[in-house]
Amino acid sequence: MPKVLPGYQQEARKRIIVTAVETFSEIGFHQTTMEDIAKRLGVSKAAIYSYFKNKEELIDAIGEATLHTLKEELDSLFKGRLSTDSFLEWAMSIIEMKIEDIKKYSSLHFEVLIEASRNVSLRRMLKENIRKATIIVAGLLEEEKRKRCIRQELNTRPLALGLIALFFGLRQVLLTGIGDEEVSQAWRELMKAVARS
Amino acid sequence: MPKVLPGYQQEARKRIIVTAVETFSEIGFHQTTMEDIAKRLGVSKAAIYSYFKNKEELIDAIGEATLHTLKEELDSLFKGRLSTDSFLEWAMSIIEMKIEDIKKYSSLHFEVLIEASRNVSLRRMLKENIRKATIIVAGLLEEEKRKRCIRQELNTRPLALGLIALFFGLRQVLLTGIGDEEVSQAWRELMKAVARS
Amino acid sequence: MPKVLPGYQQEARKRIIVTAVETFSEIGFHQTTMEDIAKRLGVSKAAIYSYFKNKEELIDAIGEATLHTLKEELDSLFKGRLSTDSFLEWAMSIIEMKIEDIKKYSSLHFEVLIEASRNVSLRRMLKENIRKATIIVAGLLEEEKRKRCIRQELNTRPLALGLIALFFGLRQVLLTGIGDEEVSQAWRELMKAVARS
Amino acid sequence: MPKVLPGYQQEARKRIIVTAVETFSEIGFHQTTMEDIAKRLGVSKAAIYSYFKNKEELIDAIGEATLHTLKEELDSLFKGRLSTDSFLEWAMSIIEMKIEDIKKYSSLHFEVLIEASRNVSLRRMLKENIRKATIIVAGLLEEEKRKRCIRQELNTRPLALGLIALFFGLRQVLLTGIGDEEVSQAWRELMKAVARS
DNA sequence: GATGAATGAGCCTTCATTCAT
DNA sequence: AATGAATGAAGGCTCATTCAT
Repeated sequence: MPKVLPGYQQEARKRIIVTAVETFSEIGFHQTTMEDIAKRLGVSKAAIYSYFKNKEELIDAIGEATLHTLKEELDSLFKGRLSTDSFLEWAMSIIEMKIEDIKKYSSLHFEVLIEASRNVSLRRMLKENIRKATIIVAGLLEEEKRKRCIRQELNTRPLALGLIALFFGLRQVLLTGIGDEEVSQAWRELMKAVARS
Repeated sequence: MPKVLPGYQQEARKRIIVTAVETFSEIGFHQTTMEDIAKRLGVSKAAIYSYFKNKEELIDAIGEATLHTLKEELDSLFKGRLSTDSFLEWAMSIIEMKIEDIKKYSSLHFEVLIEASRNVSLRRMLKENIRKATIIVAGLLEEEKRKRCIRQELNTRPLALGLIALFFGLRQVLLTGIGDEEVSQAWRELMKAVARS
Repeated sequence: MPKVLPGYQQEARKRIIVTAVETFSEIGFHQTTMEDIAKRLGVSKAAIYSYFKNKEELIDAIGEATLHTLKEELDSLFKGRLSTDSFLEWAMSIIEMKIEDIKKYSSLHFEVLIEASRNVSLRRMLKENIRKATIIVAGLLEEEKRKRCIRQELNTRPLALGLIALFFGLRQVLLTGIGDEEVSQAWRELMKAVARS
Repeated sequence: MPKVLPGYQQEARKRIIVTAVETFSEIGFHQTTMEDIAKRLGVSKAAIYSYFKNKEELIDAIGEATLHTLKEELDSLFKGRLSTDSFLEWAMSIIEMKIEDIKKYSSLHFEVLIEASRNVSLRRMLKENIRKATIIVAGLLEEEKRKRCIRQELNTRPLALGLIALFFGLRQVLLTGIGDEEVSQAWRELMKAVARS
């Protein structure tokens, strides 16, 4: 007796997730009340329970959604280089583009990280995402290496992981309130190190 | 007997903090009950309240303690180089030494980070710690630069912040279960990049 | 079903207030547990919290309700005189009519009084009620004065306040267990004093 | 092995009672903590327990002490008349003398009243005090009556109770913040009524 | 499908009271 | 005789969750 198409279900889930992401991001996973989310959605608490069995399932879904976003973020790391850019210009365009997004959902990123530290499936997903992203980034770096834009002696696979880690770490630095400019320069300096002089 | 014997009071506070750190680390700040801590300490809940006004104050104290530890961790980055080591050997010895410590209370660090994202005084403290550490690390790098162990074109100050961020990021990567070896290599590769070929 | 049906909400609030009045009256404001009230109502503690933000708000509501009752009590002082009654007969009919009511929730009145002594808004309300009642009673007395039923040299306004105070005081006396008869006679004697010989 | 004379014990009890009266008066019986009292006394909580078995016993003692004071207050009603004063002058001197004291411990009076409503022995004591005071006041009024200062048709015994009730009631009026002047005048008007024109 | 209402379980916090020293 | 320290027993309040309608 499904009155609505599964499409609607999915649509509703998404709307809930979007709102939940906002709320969780502002207040934190465990300080956010189901009521908080419901109010912001303009529906009753019970309504949310039609789409998510319980708060944990909602958190998991948010975790997955966040990891999905993270994955895309990482994939896009170093993507879209124009042939005219130098390696460094390219690298800088990335950080400058991302910096606002990063700040926006920064705390959520760490909430998910903590959640992952206590939730195997989330942790596995996070690990897998990093792995896949590492491979993609490594591929891009390999290309740069071939084009002699980066130092020849560097192994692209661990380097890729290193850059991803750096990206994560800058997020942490941004969270403390250290300015965008400083953060950009930190990124630049390491990119300069990576780049072929 | 101890009228104004801050010794005992301090001792008790410390014991509470140690136990709380363990518990918070395993369960998380907001999932941990005062009772959880009390039980593990073998005292009543009320006892804790004679040393800390409320849960928040306890969390803050732990936040500060953790940040203190973080500060020391960062300060020790690159310290203690033997004259015989190459820059790279030195850098690797650091990461290998730290990696176990890092994994130990890793999730607590992130809990504190999130706490800091919503607690001005904690956030300010974190920021200050990073700043100070940046200066110290920059100084060490400056020395290396003078000794021509690292690339001449690199600015040590932003580079220092970059390495600190990298350190932070590797902590995040470690949390996912990615192996020590891979993490070490990621660090190495970026150090190689920094080092003068 | 009741979306914005204040009817139900109001009804529920009232039922809670009625039960709370009983309970507070027997046990006292600060000795009564939210659970005490909930049990007597046959609902959960949490249910009460959807109608009253916290215990204080419930107490305030009861304070206001009690003051409202008090106001009516005072207003009715000396009301409804039949033309055939003498002033004294009239005065006595009042006290005899009220005496049972007075005893019923007597201790609650004093609880509210104490609450008022530490709660500005409640105190102001109490004061206002007394003022208004004084004016009404003074008006009635003025009428009696014109009809030469009470002593001509008496100023009705302060006299009204005096009689109200007397009424209050007799409530206190009744609380001690001193008999109705004695209390009635005390009232009579002062009324005799007021009445024109 | 009594190190101190019983005199000391009594002395200490008294000091505790005095401080407790102050504290209870400001904060109320059930909101006042043993710690509140101890702090104000400058001793430890445990010290109070050497003199009073528990809080209830302390409250009872305060109740008794308050009733004792009340008794004296009532006894002094109409006492000390100089032969030159008129009855009314005399009555007014009383209220003016008492008004400050009344306001000071007004809320305590009502706390004791409520306590009495739930504590047989306190209630009995209160009742007895009022009875005795009634007799004394009645005696004084009888004297006035003989001197033709008050209306001949008044029965002094119930009149005495009425005046005591009035006194109680004015205390309640004062508690609401109604001014001293108004209260004095209310008292005067009823005294005028009692006095022989 | 959605909601208003209710609830059980649990958490933080307080406080009268005890007791070893 | 006094106290610092500790605690058991609440009590207020919150919140994820359920369910009749």
